[in-house]
Amino acid sequence: MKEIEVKILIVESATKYFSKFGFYKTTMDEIAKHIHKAKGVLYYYFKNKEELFNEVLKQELNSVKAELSKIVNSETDSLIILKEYMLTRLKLLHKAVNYHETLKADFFEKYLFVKDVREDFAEFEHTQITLILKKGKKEGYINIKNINSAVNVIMMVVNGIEIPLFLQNKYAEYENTIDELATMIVNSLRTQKK
Amino acid sequence: MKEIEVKILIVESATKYFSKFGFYKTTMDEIAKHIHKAKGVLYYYFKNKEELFNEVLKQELNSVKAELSKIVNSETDSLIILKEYMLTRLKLLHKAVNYHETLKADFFEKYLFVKDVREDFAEFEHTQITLILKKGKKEGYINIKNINSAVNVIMMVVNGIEIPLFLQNKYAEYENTIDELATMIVNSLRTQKK
DNA sequence: AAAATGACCAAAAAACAATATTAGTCAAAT
DNA sequence: ATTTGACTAATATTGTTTTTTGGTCATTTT
Repeated sequence: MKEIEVKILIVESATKYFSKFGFYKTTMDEIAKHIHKAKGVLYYYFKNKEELFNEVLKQELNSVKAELSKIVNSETDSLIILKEYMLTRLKLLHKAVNYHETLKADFFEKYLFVKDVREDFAEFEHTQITLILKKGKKEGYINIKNINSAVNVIMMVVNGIEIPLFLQNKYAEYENTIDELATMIVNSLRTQKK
Repeated sequence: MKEIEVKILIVESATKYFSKFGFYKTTMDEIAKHIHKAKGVLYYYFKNKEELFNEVLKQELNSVKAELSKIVNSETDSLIILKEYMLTRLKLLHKAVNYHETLKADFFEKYLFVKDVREDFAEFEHTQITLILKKGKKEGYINIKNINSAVNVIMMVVNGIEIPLFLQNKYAEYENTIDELATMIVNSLRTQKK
């Protein structure tokens, strides 16, 4: 059995348990047992439990990033891309249960160790949304003075509603409203002259 | 000493302690001691601690309502009113510390008893924002098909950012972005034709 | 050498018991 | 009609013991 394969098995097992029970109710022992290994081997591949969780989280967010990148780089006009981006973002993050747990980091200090992965994701999104708006401006679909302000507003709004949506399970209830929100944001950026 | 006065004193004292220490870390005894009364008298005027807190909360929100009503009924065009409404709402609620505590009701079941007061406030806001948009539509400043959808979006957004803003103390950090958010929402409703 | 083990330890969590606070009651006093 | 304060039951806190679990490491296996 080659090293790389075991590492993958560990992350798979960890993903399974962290997704189901969360960080604190998952034990290193059960992650190891599930792949018929001794607990010690986890520490051969990962420094500690927190680092293993971060790896799981990173992979979860990487697949979200990949999907979002596809949208950003698609050949459509920017306003459609922006709307698609916002809706897909929320749809994908809705299913990213380990990401949900990291939202608690804003309340409880015991989750501080996910800071880096979260910041990385926020930075990624800032870049992507900036790209969309810049392209839209260049192509004439979007008419705004300050792109960065608009990006900040969009990020504040989509981040702001995450807690009600994901931690309070109001995603289904809000689904229609989210669509309308996306439409409104897009309309506010749209070039006015006909 | 007349009944009504003592009741007022109780609420004043309760406001002081609830605002400073929150619901659970305030004791009925200290509320009573502060006005040199026996604890029992609180139960002559209020059924229990929860009802007393709800009274404090109600008064806090009543003064917010009063300010917001002034804005809604002012003689300006509706888009300016809407922006003013959103900004003032957040500014006033930022200072409403007992309201902040009720936001925890979405996370912790032990706060369920504030449900009625919160729902009442939400209903009030729904009515007010509807009024603003209807007036704007009538006067021609606003051009939207479905007023109710727009109201829902606005409420979702302003409610959604409450937790980051008030419980995570990011009000100062977000202040500018909030202003830009209000501008964007207003712009998305503005009648397009010149 | 690289990978894996499992006994081991310290620290954290859970369980339990003992103690202290506090919400709420009520008969009596004002 | 209002207020008191002793009382109680329930809840919270504190201290103690037991169990669980994250992490280490000398040893073994591949």
